[in-house]
Amino acid sequence: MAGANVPHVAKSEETRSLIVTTAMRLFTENGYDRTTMRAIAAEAGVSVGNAYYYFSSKEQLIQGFYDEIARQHLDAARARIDGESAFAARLKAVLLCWLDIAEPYHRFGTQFFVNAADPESPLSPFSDDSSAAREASIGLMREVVDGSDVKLDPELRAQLPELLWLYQMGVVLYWVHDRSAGTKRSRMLVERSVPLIARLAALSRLRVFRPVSREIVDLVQDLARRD
Amino acid sequence: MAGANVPHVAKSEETRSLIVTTAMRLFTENGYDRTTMRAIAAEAGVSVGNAYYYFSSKEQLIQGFYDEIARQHLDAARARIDGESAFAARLKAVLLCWLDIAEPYHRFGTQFFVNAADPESPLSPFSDDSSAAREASIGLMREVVDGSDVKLDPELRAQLPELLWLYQMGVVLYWVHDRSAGTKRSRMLVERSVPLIARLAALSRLRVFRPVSREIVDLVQDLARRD
DNA sequence: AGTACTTCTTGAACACGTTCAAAAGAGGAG
DNA sequence: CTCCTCTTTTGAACGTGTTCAAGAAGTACT
Repeated sequence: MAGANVPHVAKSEETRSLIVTTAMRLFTENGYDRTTMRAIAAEAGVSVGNAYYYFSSKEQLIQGFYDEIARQHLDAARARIDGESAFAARLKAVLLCWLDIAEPYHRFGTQFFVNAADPESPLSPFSDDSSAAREASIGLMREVVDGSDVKLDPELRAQLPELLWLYQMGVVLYWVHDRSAGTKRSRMLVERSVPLIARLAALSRLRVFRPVSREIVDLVQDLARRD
Repeated sequence: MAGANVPHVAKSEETRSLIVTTAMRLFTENGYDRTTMRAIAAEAGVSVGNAYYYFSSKEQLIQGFYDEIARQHLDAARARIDGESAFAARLKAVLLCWLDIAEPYHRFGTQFFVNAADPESPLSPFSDDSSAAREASIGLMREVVDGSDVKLDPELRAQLPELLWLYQMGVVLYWVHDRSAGTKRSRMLVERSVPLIARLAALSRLRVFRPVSREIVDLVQDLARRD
């Protein structure tokens, strides 16, 4: 049995967490590229080989960032949409909330998100490794839809959360390229595109637009198939 | 004055072109990551330092690929849309044409296009360095619109080529992630999304949609501003 | 021809991400 | 304690993209 004063976390977990914490600190201080594995190891007081025992690559250390941002966003966004019933307002709140939380990381964050563009990378939002985080984000969008009083074509309603997640990825893509002060351009994108999205979504109920709406839903569904 | 038998191309240009040709050959043979600068230099019969005299980085050697694909696409696409007057058909032809031409490079091409996702990279389609190629592509889209008999809101017509280019970038993004045999999924995306785009564009003439259409055009215009 | 100046070329050296054989530690069985 | 096994840790070594001081080759002018 475990000794009296020994904490539950194994020594192994301590080392692992020490490394990832140190890495995240150095990343925010100096940027991803300018932070070397040797520096991380030295600062954490371990050998470089030891870092590789826990993390298969430098890139994998970034995952900590993603998880942290995603966690914060989920919590903060839920708090912000609580009590709001308008679809557009809910969607806007969720997206602006993401911009707020990601703001401190924008300077260096772009370097991370570049890796995410690689389809082979486990960090890609479309990869199997990211499926948990992806599902969580889509789930949040489902809350945005279901918690609102918006009237929708039922077929679109089922697919809309995934579509909104894709839309969010588009916003992130723009944000990565955004060089405006305080990323205010990304904010403008959200402020002005959300009403458009909401208006288009509402149109789905009109009989004239059913075919178009259905075709879009079907297309995205077919495109998303993994085989 | 120049010597009698001396060709017009300076020795310098010969070396430069020798290096880029060798690089492109090795890239297609073995892939980008597995081709080292040392191998390129050795195969071209120059020193590794010499390669860096002409190209500031390994990444910059990729530019040759882009230029080559863009050039081929421009020629082939113009030939394909000649005589066709339907907007949707013209747009579809241009995009499918790109997929055809890019097909041989898909296997390794993804590695290139990942670098393009970096906003800092001169290879980014949005960068100043790429503005010439970008303008050419947008110009092609302008031919697609102007050479067709589509009826459009004049304000949309002015902006449509740029919007279509963005749409094309989206197709490329999907293509990069496309793992289906013969990238037939990307073809499906084009086949089915082009009619939707055409239908939406045509709607811009209806009075009811003017506000929405105008708002979209204005938004994209504002988002594209560089400052 | 000689001299000054620019362009081109070289290869050793550097810093980095990553690997790996080997050592050290931890924990139990006899 | 001794032996064995599994986990953890080490740091030298490898291959890579990139740099740079030095020299070679070319050019222009006197």
